Amino acid sequence: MKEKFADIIVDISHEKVDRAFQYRIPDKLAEELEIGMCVQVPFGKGNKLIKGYVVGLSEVCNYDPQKIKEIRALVQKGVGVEDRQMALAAWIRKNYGGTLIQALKTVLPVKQTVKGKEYKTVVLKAGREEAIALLGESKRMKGRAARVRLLEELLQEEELPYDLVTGKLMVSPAVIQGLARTGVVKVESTDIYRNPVKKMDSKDEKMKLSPQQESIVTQICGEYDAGMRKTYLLHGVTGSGKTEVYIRLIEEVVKRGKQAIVLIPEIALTYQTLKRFYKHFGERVSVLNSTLSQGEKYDQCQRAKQGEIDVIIGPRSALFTPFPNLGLIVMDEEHEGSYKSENTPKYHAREVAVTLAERTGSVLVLGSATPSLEAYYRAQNGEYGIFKMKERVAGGTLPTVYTEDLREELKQGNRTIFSRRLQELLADRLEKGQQSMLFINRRGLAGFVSCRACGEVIKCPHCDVSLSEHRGGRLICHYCGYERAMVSKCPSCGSKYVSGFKAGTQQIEEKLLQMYPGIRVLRMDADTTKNKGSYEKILEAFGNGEADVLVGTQMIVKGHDFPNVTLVGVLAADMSLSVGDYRAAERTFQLITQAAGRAGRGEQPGEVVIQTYQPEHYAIIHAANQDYEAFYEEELAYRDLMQYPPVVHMMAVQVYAAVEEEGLRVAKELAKEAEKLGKNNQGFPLQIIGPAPAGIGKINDIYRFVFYVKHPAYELLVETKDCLEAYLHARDTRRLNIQFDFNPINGL
DNA sequence: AGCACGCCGACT
DNA sequence: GTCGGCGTGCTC
Repeated sequence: MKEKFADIIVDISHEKVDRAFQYRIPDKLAEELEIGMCVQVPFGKGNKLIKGYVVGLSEVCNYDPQKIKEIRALVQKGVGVEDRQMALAAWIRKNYGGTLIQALKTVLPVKQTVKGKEYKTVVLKAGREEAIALLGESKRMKGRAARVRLLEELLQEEELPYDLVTGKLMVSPAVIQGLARTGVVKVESTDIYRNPVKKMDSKDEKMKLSPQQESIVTQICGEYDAGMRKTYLLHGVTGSGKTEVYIRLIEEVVKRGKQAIVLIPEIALTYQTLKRFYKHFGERVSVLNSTLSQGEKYDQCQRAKQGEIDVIIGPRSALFTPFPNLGLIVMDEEHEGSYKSENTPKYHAREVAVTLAERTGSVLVLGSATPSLEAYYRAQNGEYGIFKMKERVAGGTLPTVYTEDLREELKQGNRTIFSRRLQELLADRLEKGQQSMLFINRRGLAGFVSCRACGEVIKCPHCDVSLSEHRGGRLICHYCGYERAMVSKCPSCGSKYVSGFKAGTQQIEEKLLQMYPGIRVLRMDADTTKNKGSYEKILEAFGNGEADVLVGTQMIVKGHDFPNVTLVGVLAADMSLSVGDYRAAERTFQLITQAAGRAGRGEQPGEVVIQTYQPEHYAIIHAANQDYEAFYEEELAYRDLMQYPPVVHMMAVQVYAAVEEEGLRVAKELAKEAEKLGKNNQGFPLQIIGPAPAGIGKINDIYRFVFYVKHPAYELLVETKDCLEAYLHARDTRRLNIQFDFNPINGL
């Protein structure tokens, strides 16, 4: 028999070992070893055993036959990579950088196989007459009471759960085994899958779609049946019924023997989404996310593979659910930043979904009330199909919006955080017994501590960020976890007047209680939603009318319908405008629009108060008018002028180094290299910005530098990335770390 | 990444 | 004289 060799990618995330290593396949594995399998191999000087994945098989040895090592064993618990997953991982690696092993790991929804639970039953195998005879015989004999109990029960019901027999019937396993030996009964076992979805009502209520919804479903299905595979953007105002469209589309896809993936931006939205889908798909819908145990995750993948489920709901990672026949991918709230992975490979779920849909012959449906500039731009260019849903299904009117200039308030002597109009309307709602929501835009503002005398801000000694004040007077660094006691004197000038700059939800709550005695306030922020289920609890309490006002950060603006909410206050609407990256206006527009969409979802019309220092800013004006198109036009003009995505593609090259000078030197070198590459490209040169210290110049004593490369052609950026990687490969990068981020969601 | 090999400083 | 610092090279 000819010797065989395997190419293995080892489980070490480092550029220097990011390639295949060839190993000899031992005879005992020759038959079963396949591409994608997880194996254990000796690696390095110490022959340390590590995991690896088989990425290729061959009969020739390309390495010194003296030095080649043998695969030690199959990793029984390891999950194999299927061909299509391997191909997708390669695509991700190519388009986003990082190592192949990192890409493989992101594509694998579970890392471990976990033995399934068994469901055992005791089955009567003998004929009834025989059993009755045996029962009679047992009755006459002493010490056969257990047999009698079991046989009597089995004559009633031929199959009994094993637990019931050993438990309630008190029949010992020895007795069962005795009967099994003579062939009277048999113990049968089937694997059952763990199901994280608790049983709930699944009254298959027939949905009645509006004509608008109906026509969207009809058109997409028509195009699908005609063999067209496209990406569609559903641009629908809050309450226009996008979810019903998703559900109907999935029903159609399932009818055609296919499965569907539903992506949601946050795990916190899982339950409410699941509830709606469960009504239509019952047990055939499941969830997949990081809150599940290893076993639960593994079983959902098995169920998906086995065709036990048709629909999976989850965050971006749910994209990698191994459905055998994927037909549809739905991406709800497509504009959300959480669809971009913050770890290498820094992929964007939207782009991976486009690729995955292409590869599987699926349709991709993006939905949003405030589409990302990217998606809308592609729709405008005809790359995506687009549907606009401008009316609320329930027919409710859009809310009246007031923009309040906080500078004016101060001039008029109002020093509170609530504008006079908001105060007035809050009082009015309290009187009427209607509910209000106050939303504080905290993006870009941490609860930092500064000196009132000299302006010194208390910073983390290891990171280039201000420390945040927490309960109990502790100051904590949100990047490295550094903690210290609250300072009593300014470390710079010695002044006693150091204090926190507060404008958090807690302060708003306090102010409300002060100004409206007896008011019932619920607060929702990172602090109050730490515990599992607390998010739902707060929303439920508010939904039940247990509070007059719900105060919260971004998390209160998503999803939930509260029919009794008729007032929404956006307290610091422009806070996110000052963040200073090119997406600031887009984010601000999205946040305000979403917050405003919470008002007047029931019978009563709603009102929205937007408090801002920049009432003249286009993001604020268009959000107040609920005019997406106008915002899009203006924002796109800005992106076009400044050459930002989606008009061009942008790649951030991040250089991390322990020695500041070295980091800067390498960043400069790389930028120069990229510039050279750009010149060779005669058509449209690459545009390079930087390098400069990153937004946060130091984290954990590691200095960070960044430069940006822009070009309309994505492939050119990928090429540049490859060249820079090759450039570095030839050098000593030990004390350095380089990362690439394509179309970063916060940058510049 | 993780480990061994190798060449220069202050220590029993 | 040696112990051990971490710079350098390599991993099938």
